[in-house]
Amino acid sequence: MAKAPRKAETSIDATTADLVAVLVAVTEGEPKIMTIATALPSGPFQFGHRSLQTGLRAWVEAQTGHPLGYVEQLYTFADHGRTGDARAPHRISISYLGLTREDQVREDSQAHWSGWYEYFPWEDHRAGTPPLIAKIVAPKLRAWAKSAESTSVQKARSQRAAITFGLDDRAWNEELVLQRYELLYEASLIPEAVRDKRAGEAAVPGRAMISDHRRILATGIARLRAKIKYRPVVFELMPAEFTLLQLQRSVEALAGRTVHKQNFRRLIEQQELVEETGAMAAETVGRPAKLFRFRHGVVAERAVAGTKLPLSRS
Amino acid sequence: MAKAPRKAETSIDATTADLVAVLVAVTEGEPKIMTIATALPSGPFQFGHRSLQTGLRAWVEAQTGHPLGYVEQLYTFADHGRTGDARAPHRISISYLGLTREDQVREDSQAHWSGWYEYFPWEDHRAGTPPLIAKIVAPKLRAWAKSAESTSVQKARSQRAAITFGLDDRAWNEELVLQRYELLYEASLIPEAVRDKRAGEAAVPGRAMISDHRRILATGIARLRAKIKYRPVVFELMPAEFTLLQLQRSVEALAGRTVHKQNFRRLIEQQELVEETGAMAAETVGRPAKLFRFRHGVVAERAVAGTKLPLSRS
DNA sequence: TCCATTATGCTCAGGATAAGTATAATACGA
DNA sequence: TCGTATTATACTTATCCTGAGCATAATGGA
Repeated sequence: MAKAPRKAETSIDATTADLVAVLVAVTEGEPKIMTIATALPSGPFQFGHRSLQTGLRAWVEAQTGHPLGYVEQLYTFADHGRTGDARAPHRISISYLGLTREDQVREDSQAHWSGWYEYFPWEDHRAGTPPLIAKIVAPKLRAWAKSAESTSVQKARSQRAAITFGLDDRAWNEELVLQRYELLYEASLIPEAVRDKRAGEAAVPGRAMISDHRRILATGIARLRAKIKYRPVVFELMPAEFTLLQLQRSVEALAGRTVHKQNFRRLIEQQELVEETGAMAAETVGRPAKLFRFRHGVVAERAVAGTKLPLSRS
Repeated sequence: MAKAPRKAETSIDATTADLVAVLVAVTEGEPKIMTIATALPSGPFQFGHRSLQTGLRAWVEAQTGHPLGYVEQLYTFADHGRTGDARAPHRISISYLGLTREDQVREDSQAHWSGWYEYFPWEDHRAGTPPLIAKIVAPKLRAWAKSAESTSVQKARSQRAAITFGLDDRAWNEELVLQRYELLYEASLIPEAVRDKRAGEAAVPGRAMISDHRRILATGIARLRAKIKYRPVVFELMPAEFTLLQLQRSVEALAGRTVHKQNFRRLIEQQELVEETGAMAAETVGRPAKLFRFRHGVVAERAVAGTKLPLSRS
């Protein structure tokens, strides 16, 4: 490695690295995340940990009693501006996305599953655009845009608001979860922004979290919403056997919007990701559905080929 | 944050975090990366740095004299197994992808641009599949697959080799850069694997790098190859004015494969990402081409909508 | 003048996609 | 027992996207 001028006089450049998990499950058509009070499962990366992932697994299992299955890295954040002191050692958060099922949870821990739309009420468009966007978010963002001094900044702000929240007849893009959160933060419309010593009134509903955990959660949701469209990751969240409608409901729960039923089936079937078990679903209203299971053998191929998701236009 | 059992007795869980940059440019149809001897530009994250990105920018500018433009985070690695001692403090590498142009480089630094295919000769398929895949890579991987004890592992290995390298009449997937590197590492066919105390002979050509920098480079190439298909990032690598063929050659250089010319133009034009400057290219063979410039105004919209790339089947 | 070379316009077939129509199978209440 | 609500599943249709190829235009040089 090449030498370079040192930026600080300090000789030890030690930082503390936290491992943070966004642990997701879908139960009865509702997406859930694992929380401990107002925090995500997390803990420091320690000497004893052989790797980042094993460290994360150790912490999550200790705190929630839940063994981690599928895991992928999300993003690494440094806390900027939280502590005003530039001399204080840095704290880094390395975040991960984990996918499981809600069962097999140890009940004696402080860990709980909670619906992720409690933290992001504006993200659930399954029953149409939620009213709070037109009633609260849009007007507040318009006011924020107007409050800029120069006309060009005003324009840029309102364009940004319109794009991220699908205002002015623009299409809603469900993947922009993080952009929407950051916009609300910058506009000081959520508790985290007020807490971090910005002016404002936290006008937009939705549960806040400790430090930057809600930002990390937004990152995880955005990643998952993007990924279900080209990788068969939904199956990590499904039980061993399921009907096609249950699969569809899970996808819709994650994407926060509805899907064309017939086309969804066609897509799933032509991908050859599932096979019939031969059994039928019991205890249903209406005509009983065939049960399917995931074809694990195809994953190796499909992990490469890609999977898509047909979102409705309306 | 919830309490949890400590995994180690040590009370200080300090780690050292390195910032590593994969800095990319494309000059005359060749993709280049910034190197300092056999390393990527890098340096420790220090107290004085306000954020990870500013720290990275400081290091890269100090080491290369090159100001960083577009930057995005890639991945965070921890060195596992390099030092066998589990007690030694961890070293974390937070890697970034940066895009620029080769000009405006300070020439007195030790930093140099080098072609990225020198590090990954098997990744350049612009003139068809490179011969070294059939001559060296494929046979060595087959031998590695056969060397497994159980039949099931043998099958899994050869299937993995076939998928990642497009063997047995499978299609080449240019995005699997990291998977290919990791496969060669596991099969002990490259110098890094031999160095890290595995058996083997490093039979596959290609320049190695310090520590895990070549793995980081593979991560960066893979990310860039995926991203040019749905975000207009190519323009960060182009001069202010360019012909459509120059743009195409840059895309091909990055993707490592050719593109259908007419369809490429159709796609670019219908996306409305560029506009004519009115001038024509000078000093050409054949019919002179129109010069185009990137429409910066569209980025805000397009950053959302997505861009695609028409790869040829052949 | 002919040819090599690059630019650019246009067509066409096949496949994917969104959306709608129609029919089948079940439970339940009047 | 007969509708009716509800869900499952099979087809149809129109449109758009994509890969691929053909044709023509403009330039310089032999």
